[in-house]
Formats: sequence, structure tokens, C-alpha cells
Amino acid sequence: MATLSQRAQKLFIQYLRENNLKVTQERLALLDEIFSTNEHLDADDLLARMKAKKKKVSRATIYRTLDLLVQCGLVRKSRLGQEHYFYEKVQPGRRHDHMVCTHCGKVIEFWDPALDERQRQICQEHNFRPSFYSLQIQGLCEACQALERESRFLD
Amino acid sequence: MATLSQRAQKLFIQYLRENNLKVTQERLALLDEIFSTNEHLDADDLLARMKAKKKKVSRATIYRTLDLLVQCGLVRKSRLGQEHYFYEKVQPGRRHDHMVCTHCGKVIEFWDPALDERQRQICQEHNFRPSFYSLQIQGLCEACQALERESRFLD
DNA sequence: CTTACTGCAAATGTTTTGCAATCGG
DNA sequence: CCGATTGCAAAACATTTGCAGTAAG
Repeated sequence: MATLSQRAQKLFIQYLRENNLKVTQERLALLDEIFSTNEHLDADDLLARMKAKKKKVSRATIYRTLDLLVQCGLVRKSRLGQEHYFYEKVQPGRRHDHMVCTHCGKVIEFWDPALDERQRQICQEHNFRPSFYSLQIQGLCEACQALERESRFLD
Repeated sequence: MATLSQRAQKLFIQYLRENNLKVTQERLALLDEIFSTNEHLDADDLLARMKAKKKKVSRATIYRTLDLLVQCGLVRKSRLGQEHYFYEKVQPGRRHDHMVCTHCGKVIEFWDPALDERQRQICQEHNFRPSFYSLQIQGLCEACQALERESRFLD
């Protein structure tokens, strides 16, 4: 049985062919890197990871490739915290939202069917046809709440 | 009875005094401008509006003042669409989320108690202490769906 | 061989910052 | 008067783009 990463590569290549785009080493290497981790990566992370693996890919190519990956639905682009964009692999059947700890930056993924259903209903009530939902909750994770209680936020 | 705008000004001045900050014309004028509209404004909008009223405020001051207003809770900062930041006045008891039309940019505000309650529960289940929620739904508004049906998306 | 892709460096657009002049308390 | 604030222009950032050389098909 094919791994998620293998399936993603197949889909990506198919997408490229269908659009008269070329299957290049850089594009495959980036896809591979994204699918080899569960982390939420930004452009810089990817640049560093590629460099660490001796695969040289320029920043421009990273942005251009991420764009393609988002367009073909293999990668999700979102803002965590309030800064720049983060990217993560899309795992079919694993839709989720994010809680972001404002102290340590930890990201907790969650998904709730009731929430999902209610959002859909609200759209209907407004005659709005949704294409993309983004729910983000900022706050303090369990560990950082404990730290706070010990007044150790002074680091 | 005091208007929302008047109440806001009072709170802002109080906040400034408490923090040894000065009550300047620029700060009051910006607060006033934000509270005189229901729109979601960005820094540029504010710059243009101030210029239109012959009140000259620099871009730097706008950003610095918006920061203060967000800090004291009178203004809400958010990303609509995917571009830069938008700011809107905070109206007590008027919490809401946003639907953004990806075609015309229209912003629909909505709020739903069931959604709210469920979000709170989910945080509890994860021992997460929320401080800020942001739900944004992108899609097509009613008018743009109609346009699409008439295949007039080609403008 | 043809067309798309890459890396580079320069450009972009938004937001931030250093600094000297200015204003509020 | 003193310290905070302002405007300006320069800096900082993340992201995008033009272009000449390079690689895919």
C-alpha cells in the first residue's frame, strides 16, 4: 500500500503534467520535505531544511512551488499567531483547526463535527457559499498556564 | 446618554493617563475616525480619510496609534481575505466573526451562540485557556453567486 | 530544440524604527 | 522644562518579479 507521501507525489506529478508544467527536482524535493513531517513550516524553515540536506533550492523557487502545491490541494497555507504564512501537508480526512499558544508557539490541532456542521448551517442562513474555513484560537497551552502559576513568565 | 464614540474616547483617555501616555490631537482624531464608521479599515484607508479631513497624520503615527487602540481593547485587528491588516471598532456585546467574499471583497459579520459555546467547550477539553478566537469563512456572497451563474465573472 | 524553470538580485508592499524637531502636562 | 510624540526617511520583513542562463521533455 502506498504511503501518503507517495500518493502525494503521484498527484503532484499528474497535476504538473495536466498543466504543461515540468516535473523538476526542486519541486519533488520540496513536496517530499513537506510530506516527511507533521510540522507547520514557513518558507524559511523549508529553506533551512533543504540546505541541511544539501539540496539547494532558492527562496524564490520555494514560494513558487508552495503556490503550486496549494493550488493543487496538497498543501494548506495558513497564518498561525499573527505573523507570516505557514504550510502543512493536507491529509485527506484530517481536516482540522488550530489552537496556538501565544507564549510558547505550540500548535494544537483539533476538529469537531458539531462545530463543522454549525458553520455550514450559518453559511446557508446567509446564502453564502463557503470555500474555505479558518478557525484559530489563541491562548495559553496547559504547560504555559502552569508556568504562569509559578510566575515563571519572566524568562 | 453618551454615544459609543464618546464612551470610547473617555476610555482611551483614561488608558493613556494610566500609562503615562499623552492625549494628543492625532490620537483622538484617529479614534474618532474609526468610531465614526462601521467599515473595516486598513492603515491606508485611515491615512486617506485623515487627509480628506485636512488632519495630517503620518503613516507611522497611524500604526503606532492603532497598536495602542488594540492594546486597550477599543479596536480589533484582523486579516480579511489574505492580505494585510484591517481594523474595526469594538462594540461591547457585539462580538462577531467574518465571512469574506473572495470575488467582491464584501464582509458579512455574524455571530452564533452555539458556535461560541462549542468553541469554549473544545478549549476546556484541551486544557487550553483561550484569549482570542478568530473564525473566518471565505467564499462567495449571494450577489457574486448570481453573477457566476450568469457567467459574468469575466470582467 | 523548444518551453518552462531556476537562481539571483532588484523590486514590492506593508509595517517598523531611529532621530531631530515639537508638543503636552 | 522634561519626557513623550510626531513626521520623515530609512530600515526591516516577507514575498514577488524580471531576466539571463539551465534543464526538462
